Amino acid sequence: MPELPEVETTLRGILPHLMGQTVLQVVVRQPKLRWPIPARINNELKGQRFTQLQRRGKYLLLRAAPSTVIVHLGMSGSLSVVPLNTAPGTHDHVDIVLSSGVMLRLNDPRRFGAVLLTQGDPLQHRLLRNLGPEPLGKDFTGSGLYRLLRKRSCSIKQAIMNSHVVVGVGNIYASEALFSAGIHPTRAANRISQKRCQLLVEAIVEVLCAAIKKGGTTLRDFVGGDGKPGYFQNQLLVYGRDKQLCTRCGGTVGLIRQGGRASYYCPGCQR
DNA sequence: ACGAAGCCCTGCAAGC
DNA sequence: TGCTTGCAGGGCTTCG
Repeated sequence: MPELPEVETTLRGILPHLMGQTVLQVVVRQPKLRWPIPARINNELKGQRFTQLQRRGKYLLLRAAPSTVIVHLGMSGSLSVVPLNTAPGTHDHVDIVLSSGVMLRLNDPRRFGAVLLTQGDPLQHRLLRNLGPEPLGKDFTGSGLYRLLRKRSCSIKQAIMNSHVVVGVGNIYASEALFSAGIHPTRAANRISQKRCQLLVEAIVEVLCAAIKKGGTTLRDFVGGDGKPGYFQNQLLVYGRDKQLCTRCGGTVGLIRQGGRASYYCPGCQR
């Protein structure tokens, strides 16, 4: 399940292989992802050179002016850089063939991911322009989060997983950050003090940074752009640990469902 | 403007 | 053992 740390890991893995390289060809074997891959992608990218790669939330933006490729990994997608003659396997939906003799390959079993094209400023794309602040940027502050949460009556867990509140926090890191901040996942977002919002911001930043350092979390089959799995799953304190002992208080980690998603928490440590 | 539900898809697990 | 059925999950979209 790629969340922000996994997308960042992917970006860092593929960046040195893509920068400055020219696209020879784009091969699409399965265009039916979250949205159809634009049929014009080969014509539009052929001969263009990758000049800038960045991440916005969980979106990867691969700039090859005048176009930018927008990639979202959904919940099962991964990108890898492979030699030209590598035979495609199951769910290898797209290859972007580069002049350097390698290709960028998208694998996505569940096809919840997306490959889109946009012109001009990619941050103004319909899917990107209304996103909330980057959690690792200077705009993500306790006071800012507090202000946003004033008008939200949903649970804090669902609030921080909402990309209009803050981007990149998915199910795993939401549980981990709330545990770290001592906040119960069902607490109403508008019933959290500014002080605790500050704690939560710090917890989110901390858990995301720690996960990036470990190369992300590999639960099923995530691999970064360099083909290596992440190791943060070994440091998860509550996620996936229901019925096990809380590492902090010795109580029992609980599991509940919120909006169809599993939430792990410690009833003793989180209020 | 917000919240809840629906939908896309496959792999895996449980049940028969 | 093998088939069927159910369900999770990110997040956009639709509906209320």
